[in-house]
Amino acid sequence: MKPTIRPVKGTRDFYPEEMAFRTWLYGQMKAVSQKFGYQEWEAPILESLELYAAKSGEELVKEQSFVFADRGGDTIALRPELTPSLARLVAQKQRELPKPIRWWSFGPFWRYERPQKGRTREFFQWNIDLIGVNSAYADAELVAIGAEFFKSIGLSAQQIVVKVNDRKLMEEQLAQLGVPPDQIEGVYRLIDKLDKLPAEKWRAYGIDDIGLSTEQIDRLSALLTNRELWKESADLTAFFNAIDDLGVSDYVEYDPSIIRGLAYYTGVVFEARDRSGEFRAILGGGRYDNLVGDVGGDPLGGIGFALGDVVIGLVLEKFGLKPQLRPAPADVLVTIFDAVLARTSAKVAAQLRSGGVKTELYPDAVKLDKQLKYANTQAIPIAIIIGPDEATQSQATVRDLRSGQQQVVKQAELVEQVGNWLGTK
RNA sequence: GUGCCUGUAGCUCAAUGGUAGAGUACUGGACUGUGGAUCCAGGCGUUGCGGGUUCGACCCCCGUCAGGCACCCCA
Repeated sequence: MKPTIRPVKGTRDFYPEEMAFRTWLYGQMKAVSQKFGYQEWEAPILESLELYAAKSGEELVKEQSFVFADRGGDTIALRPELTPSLARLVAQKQRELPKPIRWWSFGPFWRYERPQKGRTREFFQWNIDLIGVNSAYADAELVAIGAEFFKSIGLSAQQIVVKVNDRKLMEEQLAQLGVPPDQIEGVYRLIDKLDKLPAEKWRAYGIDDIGLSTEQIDRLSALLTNRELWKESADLTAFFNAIDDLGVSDYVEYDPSIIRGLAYYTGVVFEARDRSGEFRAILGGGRYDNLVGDVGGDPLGGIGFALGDVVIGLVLEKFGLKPQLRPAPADVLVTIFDAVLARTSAKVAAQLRSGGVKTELYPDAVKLDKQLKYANTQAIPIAIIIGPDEATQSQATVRDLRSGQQQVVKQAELVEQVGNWLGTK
């Protein structure tokens, strides 16, 4: 093995093929965001560590952030998530921003942890948020956007499900079980582990580590399998009606075991998974009603979710839905027959570009079969050949590499002819 | 931070302790004005690195580095 410098642990190199997928993903996210009227925005990748100290989970800040001191001695973090930045931007212009605020963003994030399947240290995330409104339609809209996104990239409701719960409902239910407020966070952790631990271990964890009584854990256990629990919540009832109205109810289910890890969620929480449960959560989100206030603004609530590029890539691959993308943007390769005719080919290439055709000029007068082979590996659909026969009559051979058909046309008509070939296939 | 697994050709992987191979990719040719298919030819390795055991190590042992997976945690 050559002594090459390795990429930083947990990062990925985006060769043109991978970059084409990322760009495609971005395009799908943009399309769905705009369909719902959301505006694109972006925050700095560097933020003060204290921005996260306010509200994100303890572990996230202390153990999982890339943190460094800049040359002036300030403590800077590579952003591990976007929502605190969002709260900061909103708080800064809170009075002048027209409500409701509908914003979306796509960019890189970093977490310092051990990479494994579906998890890297650098990842890209779509964030989309609706701020300034607390209503069933606001909550349902975000879930609907997620569902519309899945639909748009070919993932059906048989393959993907968005599971929804409400922390307010859970708080009430836990209070009825006699769980004191300071124990709720621990019980949330316990709930989060429900499908990760075997039943016996889960019980033991709840009793020994969280401090529940056997009666409490039995009742909690019953609670977490009660798929009708949402009917006891007026908010969730209105939410599911709104989901119905928005036409995405086939993607959405109630699940009392959905809690999500972040400390700042205050109401509806949701996550999307593949129905077989093979992968980690594809997206996760919820309502946060205190966040803007926590960074110094007036209390203003919002709801949003984040969807990363890694897991969705794995899911699309599994279902055979990852698009076959062509990294080469050119539609035409102009070959060079020999050194003498190189100038003719170069002029033809320039002419095609003036006509708006994405054109590559082969940069060397090598054997024709090599040039065509190159076009083939790049999946460039059309090759143009100008040999002595064509040149003497100001003509060019247009070869369609998809069908193998070819035709001799006048050079002056190339733009039009190529347009026809591209359009009819 | 904890545990398990894996490091062999550019890539994917073989090789009862007896001098290291295949597919694919690449290059050239069959086909000197035409790609994909087929056939032929060609090069390739300090077996991650360092020690040890052995007459002999890709193989066994120790260390080390790297990667993967799971736990932890999850935006």
